[in-house]
Amino acid sequence: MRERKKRETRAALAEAALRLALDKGPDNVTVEEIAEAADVSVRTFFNYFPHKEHAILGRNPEHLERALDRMRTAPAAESPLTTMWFVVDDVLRDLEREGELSRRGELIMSSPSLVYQLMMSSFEDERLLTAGLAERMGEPGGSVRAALIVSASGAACRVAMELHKTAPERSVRDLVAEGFHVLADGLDPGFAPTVPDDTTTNHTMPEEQEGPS
Amino acid sequence: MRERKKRETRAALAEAALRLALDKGPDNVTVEEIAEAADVSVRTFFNYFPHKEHAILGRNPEHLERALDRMRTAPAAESPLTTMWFVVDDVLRDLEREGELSRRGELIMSSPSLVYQLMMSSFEDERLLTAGLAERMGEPGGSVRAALIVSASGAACRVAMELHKTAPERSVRDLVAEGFHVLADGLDPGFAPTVPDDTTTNHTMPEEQEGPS
DNA sequence: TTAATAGTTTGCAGTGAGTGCAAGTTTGTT
DNA sequence: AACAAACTTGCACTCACTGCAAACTATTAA
Repeated sequence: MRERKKRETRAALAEAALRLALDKGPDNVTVEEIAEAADVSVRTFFNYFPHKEHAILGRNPEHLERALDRMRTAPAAESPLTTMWFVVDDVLRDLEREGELSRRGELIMSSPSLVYQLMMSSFEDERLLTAGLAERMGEPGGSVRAALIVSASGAACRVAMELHKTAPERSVRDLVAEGFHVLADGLDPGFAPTVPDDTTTNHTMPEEQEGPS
Repeated sequence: MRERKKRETRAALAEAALRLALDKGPDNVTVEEIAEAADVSVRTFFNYFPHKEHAILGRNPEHLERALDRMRTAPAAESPLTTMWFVVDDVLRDLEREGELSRRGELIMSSPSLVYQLMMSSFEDERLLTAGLAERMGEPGGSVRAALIVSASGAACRVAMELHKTAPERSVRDLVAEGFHVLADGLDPGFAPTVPDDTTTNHTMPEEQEGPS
């Protein structure tokens, strides 16, 4: 079966990439090494992954399908963030089962370029999930709330991975759960921006000379 | 004066990078072209900017400093998300101002990837912001809430950029503000995960999306 | 003015990512 | 067995980026 072979090759590459990245640090691994470790040519590597980082992230395209499915088949009464929780929880359970969560998670969070890639590749997923969620919620496509629920859920995941690094006694899933509760209840009941549109605020610090940023 | 010459060269490179990026699209510019346009060698370009994008963005290293400063000098009574709002608002005002005044701002605002790069480099070290905020809040370093406030603020920004693309009549700053309010008040009052810790749940399928896949 | 010196620029050589192409190999089908 | 589709691979190429050492230039001391 071709499908099977492709999946095997993909897995072998992802596995090799992860192992080598853990060994030598994500920036000291070359595609050549990864390809060699997986017994394929460098060129073939790039048939599977557009970037080196994608291989280390080891994202499985099927998972998004299942996520969208879970969202579509969720009970009508389920609140939107609750739905997102189950979607995320499914991932976490899967990763925990494979025992790869902390290995890979820690690695990712330790490397800015990996975090960047993770976010980048999450964006497309987030867009689809947002669309699905907005539909479920009966809100217009441009709903800030729907988009925020998805996007902030991703943020909660990243935060959890980050904190898990320094507090390994708390499981990632536990930390994510806490994050979801905080998000659900409100980040800050005291939020009160007194828009300093013109004057009298000491926060109107001047600006820079070079371009933006 | 050497200082002056360095600043001139830097400006020339940034300017050339911007002009070429506007002309040919940010992805179709080579460092060689930029260097040539600024009358320096390619090698010299890399003495000034670590990456091509930095030149296009004309990134100012002071930005993070300013953000942290704003955070440190915030009134004690200011709630944490409010503080984040002012920090973010500061950046957005820059962009809006530059967007009006300079071609660079326009280019950045027109290109999601550049906007994202900009936000990322502005928040280069989210950990610093998180640490600063946690300290302000008198919470331990591993505070989920502090980390989430910073991280979710970033999410709100990205959501705003994204929505602004399809709904240009709403300003990015306006959309970000709405996002902050949603985050402050709570994403979902109905959040109620019926923790399926052991059995019988039909939602226990592995899955993917945000987490490291 | 001249000579030492410290800061800058540059060429060069090299690594490594990533792409397009065309030829070769495997796998599935008739 | 013959054929086509899918997959792999080598090759040649562009480009980003780095380290090194030579060359250049402004600054300072004598």
